[in-house]
Amino acid sequence: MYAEVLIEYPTKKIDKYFTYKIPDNLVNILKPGMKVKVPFGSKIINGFVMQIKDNFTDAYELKEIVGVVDPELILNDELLKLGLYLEEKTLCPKISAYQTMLPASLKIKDNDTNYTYYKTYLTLNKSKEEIEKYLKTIEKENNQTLLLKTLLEEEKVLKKDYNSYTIKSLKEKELIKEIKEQEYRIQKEKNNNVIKHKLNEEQEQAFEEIKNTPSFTTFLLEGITGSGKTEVYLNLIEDTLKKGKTAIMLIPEISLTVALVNRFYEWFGSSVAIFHSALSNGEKYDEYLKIIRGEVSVVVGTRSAIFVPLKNIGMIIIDEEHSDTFKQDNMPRYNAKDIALKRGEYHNCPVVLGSATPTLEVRARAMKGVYKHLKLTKRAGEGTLPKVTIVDMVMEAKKRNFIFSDVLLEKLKETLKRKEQALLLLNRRGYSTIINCSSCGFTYKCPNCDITLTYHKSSNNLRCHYCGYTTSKDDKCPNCHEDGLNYLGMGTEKVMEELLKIIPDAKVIRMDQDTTSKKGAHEKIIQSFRNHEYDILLGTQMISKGLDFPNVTLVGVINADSSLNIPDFRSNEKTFALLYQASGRAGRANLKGEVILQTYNPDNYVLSCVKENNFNKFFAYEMNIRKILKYPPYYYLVALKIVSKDYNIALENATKIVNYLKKNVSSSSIVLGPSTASLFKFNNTYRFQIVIKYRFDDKLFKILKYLDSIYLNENKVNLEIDIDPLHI
DNA sequence: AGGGCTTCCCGA
DNA sequence: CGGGAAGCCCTC
Repeated sequence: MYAEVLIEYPTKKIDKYFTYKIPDNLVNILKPGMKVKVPFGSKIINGFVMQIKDNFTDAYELKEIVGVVDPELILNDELLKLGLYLEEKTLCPKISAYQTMLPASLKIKDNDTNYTYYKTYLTLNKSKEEIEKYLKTIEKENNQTLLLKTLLEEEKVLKKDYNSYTIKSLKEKELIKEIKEQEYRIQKEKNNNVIKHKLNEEQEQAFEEIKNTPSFTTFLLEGITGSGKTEVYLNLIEDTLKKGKTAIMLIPEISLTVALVNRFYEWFGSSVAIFHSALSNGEKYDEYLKIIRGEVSVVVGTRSAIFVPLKNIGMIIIDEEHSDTFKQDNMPRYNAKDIALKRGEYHNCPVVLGSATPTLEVRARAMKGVYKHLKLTKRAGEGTLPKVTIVDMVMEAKKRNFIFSDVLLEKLKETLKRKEQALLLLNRRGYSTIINCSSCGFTYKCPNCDITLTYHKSSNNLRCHYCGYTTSKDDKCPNCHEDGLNYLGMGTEKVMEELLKIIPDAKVIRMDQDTTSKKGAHEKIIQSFRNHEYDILLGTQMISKGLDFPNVTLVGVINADSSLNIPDFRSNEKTFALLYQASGRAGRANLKGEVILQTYNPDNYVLSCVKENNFNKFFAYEMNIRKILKYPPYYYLVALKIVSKDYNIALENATKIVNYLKKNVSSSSIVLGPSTASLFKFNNTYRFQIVIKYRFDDKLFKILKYLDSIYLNENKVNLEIDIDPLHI
């Protein structure tokens, strides 16, 4: 018997089947999808068995498979096929497709790290009668007799609860022995008294419609912030389990959604497995085993959880569908939404995309009837939508108000006086984003990238937010040695400092990448804010999504146009979603909410749509722009990045590729470029970009594959192809 | 990917 | 002619 094996080096160059002989002892064990160890060149390396066949005709001699890595870790038939779809769709090596399907911890490992977690128990080594007989011979009660008596009552006890000397002597007398049992690191119980809110009319309608759809159908569940989408999801999943099927729910970032995960545990207890980046390797391994062993029927997780090997899937839900975390920005550049649809089709089950601010692509398909459009237009419970005020910072700047407008400060003070809480959003971390010298014009820049360094006051250093370069700051200008350094461009640190100068008794907590790098820090900040240990939560966009604080009545956005000015076709959409979501944090319970948006573009259309809480209006406006400019959803996009350490080589190749594309793509497609990519110089490499816009082009993928194969063999220049990019 | 083999360039 | 770096090719 022979096996076709994919070698676990994620390179296109060796992304093909290698044939190995199956040794006799593995003939009955080996199955496609299994991870094996094989000799490859001079090394023993991991690989995936793709096919098994019983004859082999070529002349060369074959090596034998060494062994199976973990007989439980198997990619099933559906996933093996899905890998080929991923390859086709994203032009990635097959092996990287399969690698992403397994938890990150289980990739190439030379040492045989064993993630199985055991607990050691003590149990009797002799019959109860013999032990009782032995006990009678002992006159005085001691630790040893106590342990033996306990073991007569209970079958086993945890070793760590007992004194090691006691254990040792009992073991020497051969009265007890140790046994090891595998345990899961995460174990949660269902709460039988969980509060299940009664669905309102709209929620009920959406629930019924999806529930009664027995086949593959995609739904857009468009519900305003606070309309209770989660409640609908929980009910849908409960119903799916009742039908004897399983469910996957994807969420953007789990770190912010601890409350949500806890609700899943309350409803479904040990039937839930979770997946996200904050889990340890061991935890991921355990959660994966639970799924493979068929012990769980609900999986909640971030992007890669879309690949979990659940069988008999009856429901796939993607919450916050508009979030760009569902697309992976390195190889393989897949979008979990595409995979969800593919799996929905395979299992013939509903796929639900939920959002308050859906992407234009999804919204457009829903309006055309390709997806079924369900709407939740009312806040569940007592909450009402907040009042939004736009503040013109041009006018404020004349009053020397550069960070806080009079209105925002006034509202903040009022909120604190009423013993309520506020969120302040500023989409930039650090203290100052530009430092320049007023006497010579010098500006601190990253030596590896083409951006200015951000000053972090708490750690007193300068950092590049792209490549992580860190350096110390000088007291005087390093160029002219004058005392002229200016701190321009504010970040969260500076805003915090200024805020405390103006309202000294406010209790403010900051939440951004810098204050949340430690495990569990997110949760801690959120919990202490919820407990009202702080009045104001100041943070970057990580505070804008999903959080639900009943006592928050004011949301202030310090610089509402920061994301409008990014040169990307999706910047309006991003801005609308961010501001709309942030606004949605106010007034979620019975208290009335208010939102202040500070901007230098008070007449901007996007902002007025946010003010009116009018997604429809924004959608119509933005669709028109996309149509005129030939962007999605009217055209599909492909972005090619040409990357090299050498500026000229990058440019030459980019020009060559553009010429080739223009000659070969269909006449209805548009080739743009080469232009400098958004991060032109990053980590000392230069990046040019080519964009293809197309509607129908049956030749395009063949052309892309061809280019991809040519650039495999280039080592001075790299070609990265991103199909359906989120940003260009 | 990584190891081994070939090629090619420059100094003596 | 030799060494060393750079390029090329193979791995079942």
